[in-house]
Amino acid sequence: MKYEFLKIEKKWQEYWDRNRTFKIGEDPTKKKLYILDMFPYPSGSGLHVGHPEGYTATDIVTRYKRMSGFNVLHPIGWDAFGLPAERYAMQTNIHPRTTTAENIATFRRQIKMLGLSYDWDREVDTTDPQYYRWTQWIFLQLYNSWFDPRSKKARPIETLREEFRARGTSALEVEHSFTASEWIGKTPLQQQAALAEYRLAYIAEIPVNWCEQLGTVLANEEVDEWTEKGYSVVRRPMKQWMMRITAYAERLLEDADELDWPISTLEQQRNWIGRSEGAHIDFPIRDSHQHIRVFTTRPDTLFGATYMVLAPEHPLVDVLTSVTERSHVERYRKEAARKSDVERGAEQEKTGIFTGSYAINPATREQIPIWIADYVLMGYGTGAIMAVPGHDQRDFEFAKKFNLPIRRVVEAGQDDDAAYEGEGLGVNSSGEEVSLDALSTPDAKKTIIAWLEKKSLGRARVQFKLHDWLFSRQRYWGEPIPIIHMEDGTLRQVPESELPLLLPELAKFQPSGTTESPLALATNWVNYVDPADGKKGRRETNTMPQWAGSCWYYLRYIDPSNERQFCDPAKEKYWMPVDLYIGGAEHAVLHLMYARFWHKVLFDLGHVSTKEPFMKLRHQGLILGEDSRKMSKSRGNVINPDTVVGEYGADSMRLFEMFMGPLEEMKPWSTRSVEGVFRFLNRVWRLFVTEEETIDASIQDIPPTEEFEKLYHQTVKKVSLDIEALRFNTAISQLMIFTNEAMKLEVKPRALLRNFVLVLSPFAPHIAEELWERLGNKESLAFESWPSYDPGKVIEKTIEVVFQVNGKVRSRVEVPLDTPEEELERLALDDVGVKRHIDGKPIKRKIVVKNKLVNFVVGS
RNA sequence: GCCGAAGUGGCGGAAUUGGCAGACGCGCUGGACUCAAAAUCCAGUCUGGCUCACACCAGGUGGGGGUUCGACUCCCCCCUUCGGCACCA
Repeated sequence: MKYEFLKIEKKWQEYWDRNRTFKIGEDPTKKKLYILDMFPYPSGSGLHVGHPEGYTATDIVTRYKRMSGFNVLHPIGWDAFGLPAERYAMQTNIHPRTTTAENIATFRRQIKMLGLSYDWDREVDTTDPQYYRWTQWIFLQLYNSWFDPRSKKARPIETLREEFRARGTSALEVEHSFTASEWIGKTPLQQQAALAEYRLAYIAEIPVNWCEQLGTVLANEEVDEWTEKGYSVVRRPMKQWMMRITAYAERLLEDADELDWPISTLEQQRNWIGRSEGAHIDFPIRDSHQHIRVFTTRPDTLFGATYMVLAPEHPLVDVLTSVTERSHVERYRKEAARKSDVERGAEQEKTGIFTGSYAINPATREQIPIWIADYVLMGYGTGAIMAVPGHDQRDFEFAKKFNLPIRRVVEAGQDDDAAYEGEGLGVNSSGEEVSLDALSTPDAKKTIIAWLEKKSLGRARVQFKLHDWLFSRQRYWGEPIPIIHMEDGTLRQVPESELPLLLPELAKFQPSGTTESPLALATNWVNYVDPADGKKGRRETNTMPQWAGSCWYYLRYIDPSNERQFCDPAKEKYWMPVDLYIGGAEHAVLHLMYARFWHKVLFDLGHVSTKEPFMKLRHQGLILGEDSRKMSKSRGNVINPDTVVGEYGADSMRLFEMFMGPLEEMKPWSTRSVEGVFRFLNRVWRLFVTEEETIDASIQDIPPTEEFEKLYHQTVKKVSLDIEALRFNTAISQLMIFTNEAMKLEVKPRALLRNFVLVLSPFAPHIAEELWERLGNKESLAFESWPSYDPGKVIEKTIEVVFQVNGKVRSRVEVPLDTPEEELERLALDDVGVKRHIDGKPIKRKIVVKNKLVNFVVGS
């Protein structure tokens, strides 16, 4: 009988479904493992070959660990909100819900076709109101929390309100301080504005990335993706919901050290957070009581600050611009505003313009001119810098172009054409009150900061590149934000008991025509009247970004149908954290940082028990087309999983994707190689099953030969260790070696071949189940125990030792394991090949390594 | 420009507390089976030299240098590819 993969695979997929084979629950007697895939966005084009790579990897580990006695949580779901369904709706007026359901059905069919052992009773869908009800609930948790810098934790906003009532801002270091009585004197709107400065979710009017074609704003993290696709993004000030992720910058950075994640991913997160240590320094403005605050990482170069530069958007520019310069400055600001950040960055030449005003360098007491230039960004630090052209290349270029003075204040080699940005001893840095001369850079930093702090002119400061997360989108197909804007300007939240706040039905899907989302068109939904007091309001029309649903889905899997809580605490405690998480590297700073942030907030508020969600993370490498180029429709090199499974079967597909090479590496598809693993499975089939559909008569209850038994134990060992280390390619290679040897045997020991089926099963579960059944077993092998290996039987009895002369292999001999060194040496000296190369020359040195080699170093 | 990862046969890749380079698979070559083909099985396959052949010799893991009895593995410099960041003060 031929290996009829289609029949076999269908049979076992139905069996697993019917028997709910992979359904699991909490079991305190077993050790738990949580093995997670990044859930897919169910696009209209269906699964591509990249999906099964990660999914198969986790499935192999899951099946292996399950058989090794672990209680393994391995779920799947759908990240189903997103723009494509909404755009399709605008063209066809077909509700995104319908499109999404169809796409999910396709994905589900395709994933089931691969024989992945998910617990399908835990499937989640971010667009399901019973799911997004809790996304909205978590949003309200964030809205109703603030970050207490003293404990570095999120706390309920009520605690802040109490603190303000009791002692104002006296115990907090804040910009807008007030006393308790001032707080009490504030109007509700003023109080609301004050609290907004602390909430973890808040509304702010800031310059955002607006994309006209998409009709929505984008997060900083998303801009690149869309501009690459040819969309244009402009900065414009808009009122938007923000998430105060910056409050967690330090913890996101620190806790990353404990994660078993790819170095490059951790590095990307570190870069994105962008921590730098330095100081704030206030420069008094001449003829004014105001000052300009700058951030610098090199306060030690303060004596070299010969001018200042403000970002064109800096709020002080208006005040500083002198009458004579006003027209120039205005023109420059307009030009800068027109350019995008990318355009600004692309410019070779520095541009800028003098404001007509001067500041005082607090160290030298000199007057220094204040300029504006677009190489200073409003979005980082204070939007103003002290320019030290002697020790900053950008300032140097600017100073050269505009003939501004350059003063060297750090000792360096002679190079007049560039700034010296390294460290060194201070020079030209003596003032009346403080001197940095002859101090090393770190000492100079300490000294100057101490002086600045004493004089109240500045203080040490840690600055982050990370910005708060722009959280609202002008879209229909997303989670509604459960907030109501009342007519009097106050914000109300939709009570928890009224969640989920459902998306309204629309007669026609179309853009709102304004900067609002299409939700604005649902008049009945938008307009709100409080049933109790009759006050009127308007619902928030923005929706949440796609990242919202994926920020916490791993928690919902734990308790997917709980109607009272997002997740039962006892279950959460049992399953969390995620032990292994596999998904694409493209989420390194988006999903993976947002999810960590939300998780930390939930942790602070006592809703989850771990400070990090994902302990071990790996990325699957990109699968390229057969031509080693990225798969794309336009190149015509796209491989469709349906076709592959149809021609060779799911087991071959799984095996091939794992055999191609290391999981994390980028690698090209090869249909020839799929045939290779397909041949292997055919060989496995023929190893067990005859043409007449019986179990091969050569499989008998006999003891194995010593040689074959050793190979068996080696195989079990290698496959076990390789799965643990996610080295699936070498595990499969060992399975092939075992099969090739077994084929050669005239009689085959049944016990060992039986266990081989178990060892094969995580990789090729369908054929394994079929063989298992044909070997006379009644139950699925999914919960059979994983074969153990005997370390004593893995070891070779004899071993090949090489004899070298001057480091070159001249002979090899087979000797018993652990042959003593003296014996090896004697054998080597007797060896013909060795003798020939020693050729009577004196032996200067002997190196003998047991079980490895003998090396003679001889004179010439 | 800066940060990170990686360069091994015709191809995908194996082998690192420094100790036989090329496991396994693909492809290719030859053979068996067959009327023939497919499928399957067996043998060979890093390069060069020498040889009827076996054997033997030399070279070989992006390039150059170094450490070492011995380097794909460790150190320094350079080149290439991929990923990320990119006026972040």
